[in-house]
Amino acid sequence: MAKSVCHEGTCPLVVAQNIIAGKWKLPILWKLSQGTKRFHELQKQLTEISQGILTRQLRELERDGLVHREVYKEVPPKVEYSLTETGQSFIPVLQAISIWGRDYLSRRLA
Amino acid sequence: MAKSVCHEGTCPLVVAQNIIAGKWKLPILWKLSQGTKRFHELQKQLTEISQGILTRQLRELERDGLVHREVYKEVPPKVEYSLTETGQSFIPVLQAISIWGRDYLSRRLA
DNA sequence: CTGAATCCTCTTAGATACTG
DNA sequence: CAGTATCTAAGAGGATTCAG
Repeated sequence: MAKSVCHEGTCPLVVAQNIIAGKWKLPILWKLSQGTKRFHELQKQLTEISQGILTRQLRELERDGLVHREVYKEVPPKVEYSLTETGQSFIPVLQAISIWGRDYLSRRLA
Repeated sequence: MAKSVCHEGTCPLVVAQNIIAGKWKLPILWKLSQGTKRFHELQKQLTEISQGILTRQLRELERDGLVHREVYKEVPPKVEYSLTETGQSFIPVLQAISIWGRDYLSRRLA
């Protein structure tokens, strides 16, 4: 691992980055790590995200296997989003990033 | 931390993401975690990056305090890049991302 | 309620040519 | 060697409108 070359398409670093690249991917995963949520619930909590973008980023996370989308055939529609097992496995990384960000902020202010 | 709201400008998750958002940021930090490198050395190892982009992303990492730029006033010019203390503190996160990416790949292939 | 379809804007990457 | 300057193309975010 120490000598992995990052210009390959299979570089783990690049693979991971492509998945979390979207502006709202990390916050979405963070919210879902707190439990299953409906579409509108997510949108409320990510106050500044627009509907279209939320839809797209959720679809991408679903395609990448981190998020599960459960559709209830009702009227009005009800859709619930949750983390898959793969999505759950990302939580420690999420925490590592968050902790580093917090340290970074306090460092910058010092 | 558990109830942090990610729409704030001071959300650690968002702060961290803004820093590592560039396409080549992670690979650059990875290479520099292996030791001090000169500009051309980095460019060789990140085989597909163009000169202009490498310059810009290095400048951004420098501005964000992760990378140190040491200029030797010689002819021809010699410039060395290395991680600052803040940059070093990011290495564990880099490893966490890399390990997750590796697991993700093997999971997808299984 | 959830989300598809458009359209618009802004940022980024990438390529190329030039410079101290 | 290590940039700077400029241009182009692609993509992502965002706002709005329409639909099941």
